[in-house]
Amino acid sequence: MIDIKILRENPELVKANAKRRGCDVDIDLLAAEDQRCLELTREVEDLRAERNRLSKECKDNPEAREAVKELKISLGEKEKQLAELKAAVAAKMDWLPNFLAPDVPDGAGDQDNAELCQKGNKPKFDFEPLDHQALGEKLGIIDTVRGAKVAQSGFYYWRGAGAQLTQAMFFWGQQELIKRGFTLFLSPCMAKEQTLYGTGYLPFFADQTYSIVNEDLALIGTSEQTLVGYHADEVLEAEQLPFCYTAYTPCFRTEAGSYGKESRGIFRVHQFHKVELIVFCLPEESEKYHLFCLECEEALLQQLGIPYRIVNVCVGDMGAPGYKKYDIEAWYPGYGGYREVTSNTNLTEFQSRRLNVRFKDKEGRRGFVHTISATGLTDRVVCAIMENFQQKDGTVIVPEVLRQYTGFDRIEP
RNA sequence: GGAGAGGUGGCUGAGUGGUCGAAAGUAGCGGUUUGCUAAACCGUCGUAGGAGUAAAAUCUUACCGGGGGUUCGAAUCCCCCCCUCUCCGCCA
Repeated sequence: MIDIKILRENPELVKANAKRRGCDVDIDLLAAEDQRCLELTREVEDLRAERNRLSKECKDNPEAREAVKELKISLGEKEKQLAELKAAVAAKMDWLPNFLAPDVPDGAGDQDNAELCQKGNKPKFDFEPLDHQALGEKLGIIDTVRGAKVAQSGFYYWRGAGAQLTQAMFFWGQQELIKRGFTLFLSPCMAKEQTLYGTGYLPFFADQTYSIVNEDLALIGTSEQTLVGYHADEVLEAEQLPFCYTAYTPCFRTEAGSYGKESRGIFRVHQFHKVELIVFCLPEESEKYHLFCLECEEALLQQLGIPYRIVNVCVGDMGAPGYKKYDIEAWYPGYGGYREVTSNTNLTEFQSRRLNVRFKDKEGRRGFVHTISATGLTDRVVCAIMENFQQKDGTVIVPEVLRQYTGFDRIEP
């Protein structure tokens, strides 16, 4: 949610931003409706003031009672008009995208993201490397067939050493993040509509959400939803910020309309697992902590020994709530290219406005905090480990840092 | 799942139709006193929107879990929902 005052003071700015981000809300109409809303509000409040004044006379002036009764008729009408208009304005405001950082590239999709750097050494093979799906089947550690049998296509099992490796990675990752100052959470894996709305997943990604029948609950698409929602309707002490949170949860996504050639293996699935990074901070510090999250993401991949590149995500590939986003794409030798493993978004005050997460300091300064949401690790990283550390004999070497948690250094068929 | 109790300002807690945006206490803030700390005393102390101002002052609306209703007038009465607590049952 953007500040409606910006719309009042600088509608051209809002209009240009909406246009660039492909938002089709009629900004001129919205601005006009908002103005009318303000006028009506004044009228309604004047009538209420009059009503309140007359009501106080009623005790010893019976005539006032009749006057108020009449007044209430026109008040009721105006209140109804106002409520309708307010709803119309709010519905449009809900769809307005966040503003963009000055250096967000133009572009329509991920092909237009700007590569910032490549890091790590891509492995050289004297054989044809397999992709994670083929490896997973050969090693018996990924089972998509039974995932489909038991649940549906798009679900899968990690099995045996694969499950051990995955759990080891997630546990190790959480330890690393705790070391860097993050507070670990185990969070609900369902959230109510207001929480999804507040984090910007509704209305923008409504078709990605699994809802529970007859309940105001949906399976979370990410623990971002529950971690950011954690502080809804709170005023945080500025001196205590930033709050750096991490959680490890399953993530559920319908992935409606995304079946296709990129869906081989377990890259795009209905349930995956993720260690998430969330930061609540002062507005002037969100740029700094956005980069801090990027460093954390990089540190994890570097320690695992996975080659990657960082891209500055373009307008067309960034969700409406985002102000600026860095994606990290890991190198997948079996796939033969870079693929997204993490994304790191500065949401500025888009979420905190919707969720009403504010700060105040000792001097009495108040405002909405900024939030940053970044991926620590997901199952996709395990896939990257498999593809990068596969050997000619079909085994997969376990990254050094994980061995204390797996208890083995190699996965064999 | 069954029965009961309750949701009021940062916290505790009064308030059952107008004088209540809300007593009192406590925490917080400012000050006086005081070897220091503490205590005592005085003052101050909600949020959001709108009008107004150079900025204030000031005026006004809304808010006592959420929504609706009754009434000239609702924290207070009625209805629905949510949440919390206690007891019983069941249970990873």
